[in-house]
Amino acid sequence: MLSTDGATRAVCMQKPIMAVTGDETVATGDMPAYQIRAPATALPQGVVMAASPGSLHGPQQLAEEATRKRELRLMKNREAAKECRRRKKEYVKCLESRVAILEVQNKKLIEELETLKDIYSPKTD
DNA sequence: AGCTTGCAGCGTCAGAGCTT
DNA sequence: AAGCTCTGACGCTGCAAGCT
Repeated sequence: MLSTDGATRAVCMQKPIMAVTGDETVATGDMPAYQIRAPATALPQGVVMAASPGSLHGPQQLAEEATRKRELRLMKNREAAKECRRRKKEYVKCLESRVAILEVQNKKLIEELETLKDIYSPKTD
């Protein structure tokens, strides 16, 4: 008899999706299924925190500060995009293997149905 | 060899949603 | 409200395969 294969229970990060932010865990209903927020990442190496606003003086420093902020944002976004793509690939792989498993299961069920039909259908001779 | 096409990966921007 | 994170969309680049 067919049993529910353990592997078919594998889900690709389906709901409830939990977003982990720092040490808190929050339910998020409308997040893409593959998205599990990682804990806040440390600053990439080589990134120096900007000076506090109080230490800024002329327009030169303000411009430098703006540039620094932009570069930091771009760098963080670059990393975030990489991580996002990695997760998405993982999610798609997971879905693909689930499809493969379900196709096999479906085929077995169809075969079983045919067998049962043969057994229980009234004979006409 | 040179050209074309399809694919994968990357960086950036914009916008939505979440956090502080 | 401001700042942050995540992700879809877009354009660019490099590579491999197929074609002429």
